[in-house]
Amino acid sequence: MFRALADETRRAILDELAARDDQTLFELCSRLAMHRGITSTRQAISQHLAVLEEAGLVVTRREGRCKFLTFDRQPLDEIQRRWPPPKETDP
Amino acid sequence: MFRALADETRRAILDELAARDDQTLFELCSRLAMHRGITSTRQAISQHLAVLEEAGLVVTRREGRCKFLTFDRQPLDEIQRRWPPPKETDP
DNA sequence: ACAATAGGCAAGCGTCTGCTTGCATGTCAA
DNA sequence: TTGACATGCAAGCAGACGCTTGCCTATTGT
Repeated sequence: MFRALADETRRAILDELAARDDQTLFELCSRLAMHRGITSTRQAISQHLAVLEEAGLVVTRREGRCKFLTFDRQPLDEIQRRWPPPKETDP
Repeated sequence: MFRALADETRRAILDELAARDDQTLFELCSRLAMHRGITSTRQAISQHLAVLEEAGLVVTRREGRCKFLTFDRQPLDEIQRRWPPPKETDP
């Protein structure tokens, strides 16, 4: 999951899905091109989505020939759980 | 910074510094070996620390020939700021 | 001064990653 | 059915990454 966040394009994908959930791959590709000038191929985006999905950050819903993508923030909680703010030991 | 978190050894370094701040490089190396079985060279750890320091996750304090390391959690806040929990739009 | 200690610099190497290209699969509309 | 559309699979390649090795600098103790 940390590895999934390590790539700027993947973070941009999450940004885009955070702004508008339930996009298809084509929608996402064109929005990435419009808003962020990401000119990668559809396959490249698809591979990024596979990484994000494996990390649990993106959830997919199949509907006919379309695949709808949703951003799931839950895996991010691990970060706060792993390195919580330091305990104040001065009362 | 996201890239800095992408490596398991670097995350282990943060864990170790979270448990005990103000370690030197040698201290850190032996603790990593003890607690986590990380057998990498001192140079390898040093390179990891350079990445973590550039990401702002580790702050160093020079004192004589020793370099003391401290974990700074502040950069992690960007994650919550970038992808905050979705607004509840149903009152 | 001299040796030991704590750390730094840089080159080299195997592996992983992100991307492209080309083709295959499955679905909808006429 | 046939063609257009949305997506999947896989090989290949250039560059990045993590690690080791070898040598260098600076500080401390005797």
